[in-house]
Amino acid sequence: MPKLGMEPIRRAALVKATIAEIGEVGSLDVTVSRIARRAGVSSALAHHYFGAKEDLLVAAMRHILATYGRGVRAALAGATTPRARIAAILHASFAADNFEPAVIAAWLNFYVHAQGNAAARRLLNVYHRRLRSNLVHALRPLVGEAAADHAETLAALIDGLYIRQALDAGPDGQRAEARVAAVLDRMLEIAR
Amino acid sequence: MPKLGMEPIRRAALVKATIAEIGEVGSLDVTVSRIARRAGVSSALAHHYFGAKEDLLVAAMRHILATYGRGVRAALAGATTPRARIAAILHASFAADNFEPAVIAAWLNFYVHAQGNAAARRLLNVYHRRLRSNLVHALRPLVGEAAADHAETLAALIDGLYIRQALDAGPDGQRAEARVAAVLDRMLEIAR
DNA sequence: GTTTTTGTTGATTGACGAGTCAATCAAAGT
DNA sequence: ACTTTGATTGACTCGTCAATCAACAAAAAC
Repeated sequence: MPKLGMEPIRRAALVKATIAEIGEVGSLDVTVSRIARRAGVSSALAHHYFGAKEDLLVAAMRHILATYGRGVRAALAGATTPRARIAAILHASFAADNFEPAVIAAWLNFYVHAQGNAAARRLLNVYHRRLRSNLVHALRPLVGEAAADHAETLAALIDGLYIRQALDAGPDGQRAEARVAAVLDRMLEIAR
Repeated sequence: MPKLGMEPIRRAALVKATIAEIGEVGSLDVTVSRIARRAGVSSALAHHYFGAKEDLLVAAMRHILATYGRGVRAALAGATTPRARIAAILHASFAADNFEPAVIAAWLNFYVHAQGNAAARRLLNVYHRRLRSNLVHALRPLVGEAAADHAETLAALIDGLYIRQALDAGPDGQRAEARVAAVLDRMLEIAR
């Protein structure tokens, strides 16, 4: 039965199962066995491909980050004005992909996990830096010096809205997006 | 050796040790044994007073929430104008007490924990509702209808700044407070 | 046709941790 | 004196789970 070239398929399935499992359990206290079962393989195979459980967790995080990064890049590609660039970042941040309950749960847990895990922290730092850099870049032509400051505020607001969505009632990307946009508009009105 | 009336002392010590331990480990994957050792007692005693580990965790969360609530109430007591009320809430939210690394870590972890635990979720809901209610109440005379909307934005911003502090460089309450105040000022300028 | 490589698992190990229990010690009550 | 009650623990049970291993199946390579 064993066809060749299973590795990428299994890896993808395991990563996907990991995210789903984290979403269901609501924490990183998730067993390799259950992840493997969900992916339709034995727990031994998960270890075969990923080594330690930690590596599987990091791979899942990397996958989520990569998906988000792709989304941002894609949205940014079609934006010409600075204002549109910011809107694109917001839109990508609250896009359906990153907004599925399981993905939100995974994000949230990785945030926490990054506190005690070097690899996770590095990954998250990359995301943080990139988000800030993108925001600063788009804000500079609009508000000059204040760009760095405003960027940090917007980034915090994005994160905060994310978390509230994870806890309170069902996720609502549009509303979160609109909320950040409203704050942004006020920033720009003042700077004008 | 056994004096009477140890219960409240032990409970307090265990709760304190729990928070410290969570802060050190960076997650809720903390053993009862280590908490107990830190509090200078045996793990059996921790179980004797709190039953399950979960109850100990919830007690720690309740303690943090209560401390925060006291801070808000105290700050609110000396505020006369609506604007001062909001400032008081912000000041309490980013006060030194709630801003110690271990406490931040605990907050963060409880946020996640609330996803899968009913008791934790209830506690967090109380905090959320109270924060929102306080903000709405203070905002109403300033912005009328828009109070609910602005309150949610501010609440999210507070949470977001909190998290960033937990991950990025050392906590800086003043700066976080100023950042929210800046957004608030813009809200009020528009409404005026 | 044999060897190597890749895919896969059941069974097992070893560690660790939550929760229980029986027992001990000392103070307070009678 | 003696009995109840609160404080406290070491030792033990029981379950869980990550990680390993030996083994097998099938395709590819030689």
